Amino acid sequence: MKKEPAVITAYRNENGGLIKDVNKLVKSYPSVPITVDCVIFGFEENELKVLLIRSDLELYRDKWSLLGDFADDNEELDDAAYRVLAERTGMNDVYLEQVRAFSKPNRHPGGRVITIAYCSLLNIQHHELQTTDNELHWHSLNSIKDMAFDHKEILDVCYSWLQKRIQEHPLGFNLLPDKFSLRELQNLYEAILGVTLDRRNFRKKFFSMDFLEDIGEYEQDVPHRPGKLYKFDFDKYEKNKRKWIGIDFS
Amino acid sequence: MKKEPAVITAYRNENGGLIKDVNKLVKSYPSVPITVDCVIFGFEENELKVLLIRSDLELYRDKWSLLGDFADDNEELDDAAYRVLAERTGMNDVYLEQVRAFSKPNRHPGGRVITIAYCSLLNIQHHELQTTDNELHWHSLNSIKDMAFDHKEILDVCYSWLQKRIQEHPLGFNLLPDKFSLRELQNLYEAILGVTLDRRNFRKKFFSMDFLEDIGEYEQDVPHRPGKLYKFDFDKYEKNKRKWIGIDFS
DNA sequence: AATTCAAGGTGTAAAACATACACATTATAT
DNA sequence: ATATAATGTGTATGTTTTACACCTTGAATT
Repeated sequence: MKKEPAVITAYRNENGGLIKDVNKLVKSYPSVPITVDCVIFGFEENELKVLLIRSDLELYRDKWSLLGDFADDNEELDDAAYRVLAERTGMNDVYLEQVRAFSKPNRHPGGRVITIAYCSLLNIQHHELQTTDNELHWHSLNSIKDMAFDHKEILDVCYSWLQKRIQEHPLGFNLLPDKFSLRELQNLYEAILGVTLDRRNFRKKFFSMDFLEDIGEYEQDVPHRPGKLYKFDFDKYEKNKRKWIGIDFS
Repeated sequence: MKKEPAVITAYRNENGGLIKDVNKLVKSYPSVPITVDCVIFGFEENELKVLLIRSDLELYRDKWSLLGDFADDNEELDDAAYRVLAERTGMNDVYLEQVRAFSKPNRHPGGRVITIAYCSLLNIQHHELQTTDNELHWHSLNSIKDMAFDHKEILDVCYSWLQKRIQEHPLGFNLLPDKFSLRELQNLYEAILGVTLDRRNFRKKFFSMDFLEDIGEYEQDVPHRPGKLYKFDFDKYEKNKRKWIGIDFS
């Protein structure tokens, strides 16, 4: 009548069938190497860029790879992803969010490895690559053809994720300097979404959301009339963001 | 100069420092038990319900637990989640989507276990629980106070995920019978979002999206004027869903 | 058969929002 | 002084969302 996995039944005891030795239970589980892979986006010369490295593996010689590492024992996955970022970019205060797990049994040629993909956004100017080992550098998104492992699939998923996400939350600011012009902000959205937007309507939209702080400074060293510079006022955003109910299937 | 994790360096060879023995490499990784946990939602008596089981563990005696299992070797995580669903509910064609990984080092009392949470939606009427072992049954969402492991946190995250998701994609139909009245659909949205909606506007909204198929039947055994029954026309939805650009922070 | 009940079904006016669109301004470079 | 190239702004139109009230229908009750 009872139908329970054998491994669990093995650790049942007299206590109404409850499992007492949880350590033994966990040790009986199959275990899998876990990695984190970071899709690190930057924005430069009006293009979305992604930070890649040459693969370590003979098998993937000359292919590009996301920045990743295995998760240490007792390391939370978010922390592992932050660690990868800090090691490679020297930045600690980076936007980072988990996207999803990739678990095809054959995604790694050396055996089963499950990876958790993270999407990260940072300002290319604000950081120095810690090392350029393995030709770590920035690539235009559309120049990337194939990659090691299933990293192209991961990149595609994370890019789609970003396109959706950037329309719902003010993430884009992480890709820009602290002070930016509205033109830069618009270029960013146009590049990420792959569209062109009306300048007047774009401005109206962002001003109406009322979290751009006019800091009274202007662009410098531009060969034309300099634009005003703004800061993203996070507190104001948090206060004003509206609680939104709107059923809308796209 | 070069800074590489020691384990990787160990498998480098003469080939320009590239790693040849990928199996050995993967075996050198720390590995972790992986589980999937399913938040299985149903809708009954105008309430959102979730399917839970009593915890197996002495430590969590009398606490409720999500349905989960460890991932088998070479089993993709989605498949593991489907397996859990099929074993418990006997249903194979269930809506299922990965939400995210939970990885706090101490989330499992028996040692490190990483879990990938899945959200599942099914129609309570369409299935029979395969077994009622461990008091498997449906709970009103708001009756759930504390749970085993970090399952309350997982449930909360999945519920928020559902609230957002249901406004962007026509998932709700998975919780209803094939044929449903607009009132049932509205009750569903009201229950999940925790709001009341205007009936006329709700109808207008769904009719304008044009994927409800009027099947010419009516509700039966209701103590009042019966409403029309509709089906969700998935093909029509796929054809008509609009490609949508709309920056809107909430 | 008539009445009551309870939900079904519908339309319109006002407000909010999104879109399309053009011209004067200003700093720089020549 | 002039040309250039981008900044900055407003309005009219169409679309979408919201708010809101009455008649219809079938079942249950008298």
